[in-house]
Amino acid sequence: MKATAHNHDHAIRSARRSLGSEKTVVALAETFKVLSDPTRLKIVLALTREELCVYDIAEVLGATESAVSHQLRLLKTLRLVKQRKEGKHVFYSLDDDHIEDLIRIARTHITE
Amino acid sequence: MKATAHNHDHAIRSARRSLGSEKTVVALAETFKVLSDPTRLKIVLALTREELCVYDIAEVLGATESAVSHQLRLLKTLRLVKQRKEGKHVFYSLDDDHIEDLIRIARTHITE
DNA sequence: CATTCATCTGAACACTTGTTCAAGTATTCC
DNA sequence: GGAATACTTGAACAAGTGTTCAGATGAATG
Repeated sequence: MKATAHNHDHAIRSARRSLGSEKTVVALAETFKVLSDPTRLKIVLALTREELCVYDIAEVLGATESAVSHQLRLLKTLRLVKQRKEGKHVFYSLDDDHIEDLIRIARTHITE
Repeated sequence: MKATAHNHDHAIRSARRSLGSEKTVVALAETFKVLSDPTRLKIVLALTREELCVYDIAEVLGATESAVSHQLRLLKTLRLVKQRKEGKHVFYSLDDDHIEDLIRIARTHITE
C-alpha cells in the first residue's frame, strides 16, 4: 500500500496541456532572452522617455557604438525597437508598449 | 549651421534618469534570463495548473530528471518555484503570481 | 540492513553569446 | 571630390550556459 496516492498520469496529462506549442514556447523564451542581457535591457530602459541616436545610447551606457549597434539590430529583429533616419543620425525608439509592462511586472517580482 | 538641432546633452541626461541603479538593472535582467531558456520556461508553464514532482516534469518535457533538477535549483534560487517534500517525492509549485502575468504579457507581444 | 526509488550534485563537454577590433557604408559639409 | 561624421558589419575571441554522465544522498520497503 502506498502512503501517498499520487497519480502521475493525471498530473502529466494536465501539465502537458499547459505547455502549448513548441513554437510558442520558443518565441516566448526569445522575448525574455532579448531582455536578459544588461546592455540590451539598459538600451530599452534608456528609450522609455524619448528616442535616442546610437551615439547617445552608447554614451549613456558607457559602451562602444559598435556594441550598441549590434544589440540594436537584435532588438529591431525582435520588434522591440524601431528606427528613424534623419541625415547622418539614426534615431531609435520603442516599438511595443507591452515591453514597458513586462519590465514593470518584473520589477515588482524582484522587490517581492 | 546644423540641419538638425539635436541636443545630445539633454537627451543623454534624460535617458540616464530612466536607467535606475546598476543593481536593479542586473536583477531585472536575471529575472528575464531565468525565463529565457525553453526548458525552464516549460517547467514554469507546466506548473501553472498544479504542483508536480521531478519525475512528472521530466516526463512532460521529455528531458532527463537530472537536467530538470539542475534547472529547478536555479528556479528555486530566483524564487520562481518552491518545493514541498513528501516521502520520497519532492513537489514543486510556482512561488510568485507575477510570473504568470509576465508570461501573459510576453504572449501578447509575440502575437502582436 | 540491504535494496529500491526519487532526487540531487559535480565535472566535463559542446554550444552559444557579447564584446572588440578593423574595415565598411552612407550622409553631410567645405 | 575629399574629409569628417554616424553608424553598420563580419570575424575572432573569451566567457558563459545547458546537458549528459556517473556517482552520491536520503527516504521507504521488504
